[in-house]
Amino acid sequence: MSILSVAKEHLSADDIHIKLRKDYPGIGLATVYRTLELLVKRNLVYKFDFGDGRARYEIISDEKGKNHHHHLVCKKCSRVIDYNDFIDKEVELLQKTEKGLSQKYNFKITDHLIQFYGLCDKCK
Amino acid sequence: MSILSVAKEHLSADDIHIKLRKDYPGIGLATVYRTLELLVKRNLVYKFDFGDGRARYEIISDEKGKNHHHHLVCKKCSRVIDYNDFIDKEVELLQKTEKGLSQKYNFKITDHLIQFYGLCDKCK
DNA sequence: CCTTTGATGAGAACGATTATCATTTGCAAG
DNA sequence: CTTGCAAATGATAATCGTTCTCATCAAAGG
Ligand SMILES: [Mn+2]
Ligand SMILES: [Mn+2]
Ligand SMILES: [Zn+2]
Ligand SMILES: [Zn+2]
Repeated sequence: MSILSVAKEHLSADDIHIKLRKDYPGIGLATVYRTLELLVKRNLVYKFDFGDGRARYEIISDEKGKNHHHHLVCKKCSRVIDYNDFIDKEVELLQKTEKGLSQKYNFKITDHLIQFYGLCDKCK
Repeated sequence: MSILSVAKEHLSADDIHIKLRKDYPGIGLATVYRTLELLVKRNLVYKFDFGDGRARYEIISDEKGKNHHHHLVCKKCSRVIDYNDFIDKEVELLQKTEKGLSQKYNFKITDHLIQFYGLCDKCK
């Protein structure tokens, strides 16, 4: 099922529905939403909001974070670029920050969202 | 106009509409949306998505970033906590990261979004 | 006054997501 | 091989935040 999510990244529920129908012609959109909700709850899929009014889904392909990455979002053309180049330094700071915040606010941090906004090479 | 946005943070368009009607009884929801859109474009107001299906707005009270902060979002009760304790170190890394990303991807970064998700003290 | 132009409010339209409900499917007991 | 029952599914309606449309209003200037 979720195998088909591997195709391309940042797909909307409708994108996924259309792709799925090629292999499972009778599948309904409601089932797609229900399945995605489950996958998100089980931490198998990320659900993102890039500001265009529809949720985007991205598979989590490993359990150890190798696949983990952040996003550059173009404000003009809405293009989304994945990056994980600076994760090394980021991770270090993130861990410190998460630890500090957890203590100060007595908050159990399980996840984070980091996105940079601006203009991509084609738009600036 | 935007003076009234100072009231409390993380208000939805509807929240703002209700508050505004106390002083301007005839104001319409469309005008609220239109005004917010303008304020966001002019970088006077931030527009956030905390995952509850409605946009939240927050005034930017200064121009030099003193007011800038990030968010902790409780996945259970949807409470949002502002923090700026670790902003100093974050900003340092952010600048490095932004510089590196700008060069590598030829991407002009203008803004960023950082949110930590988890469970607040009351929910964990 | 009169005309023009931009702002406004009421309500319709829109679109993504969610809820409902009848039907189908899977599966195990009889 | 039936029967029964619970879970899954698909069609469709409902929901709800946001945007669009358009008639009306207000201000400005002549
Ligand atoms: Mn991605
Ligand atoms: Mn805030
Ligand atoms: Zn672009
Ligand atoms: Zn909470």
